[in-house]
Amino acid sequence: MAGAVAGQALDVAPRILGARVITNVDGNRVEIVINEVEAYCGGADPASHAYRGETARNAPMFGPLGTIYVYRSYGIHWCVNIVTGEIGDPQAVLLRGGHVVGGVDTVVKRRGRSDHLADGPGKFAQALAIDGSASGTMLSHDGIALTVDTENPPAYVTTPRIGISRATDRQWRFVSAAT
DNA sequence: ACGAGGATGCTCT
DNA sequence: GAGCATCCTCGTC
Repeated sequence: MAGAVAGQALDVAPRILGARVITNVDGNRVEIVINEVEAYCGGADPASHAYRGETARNAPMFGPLGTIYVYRSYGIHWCVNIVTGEIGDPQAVLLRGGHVVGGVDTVVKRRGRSDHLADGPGKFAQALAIDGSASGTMLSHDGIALTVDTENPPAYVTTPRIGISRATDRQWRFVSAAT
């Protein structure tokens, strides 16, 4: 699974579109098809958490391919990244949003509402019940699973990344073209 | 549909 | 002590 998405974040990000993320918490399975991601390109990217080098928070980004990096956003939300580079090269793809295709009832309960279930990074993490305890762990079959469909690469559009204040000119956000 | 404003906590300067 | 890789609510149009 993870081997199919090795490389620079910029190359990997569009290939994660259409992939499925599956978690199973307390017997409640949730499955989401990813339709929005952003690439963060380590030392070459002023907007990356890893731009200024390794710290306690961003250490997972320097880990191997398939490492999960979760950080707290604005004191409230959790945001999920997948590390895509080699050890020491902090390439990562932020999972920003998706469409819930399994465990809708569970997600509605977790989110406390029945619309906008996973159309944003904080909502996405909450829908899958991913929090800081997952940061530094690996993608795995019985934990947080990522399944990439290499047969059907989706059409997508690119835009500047959302919510950042540096490197705003780079079109490093990837959104699936169709729903 | 869209925009302003507040909540909230952790990291790094 | 500033600055966030955000979300929700409530106000307008």
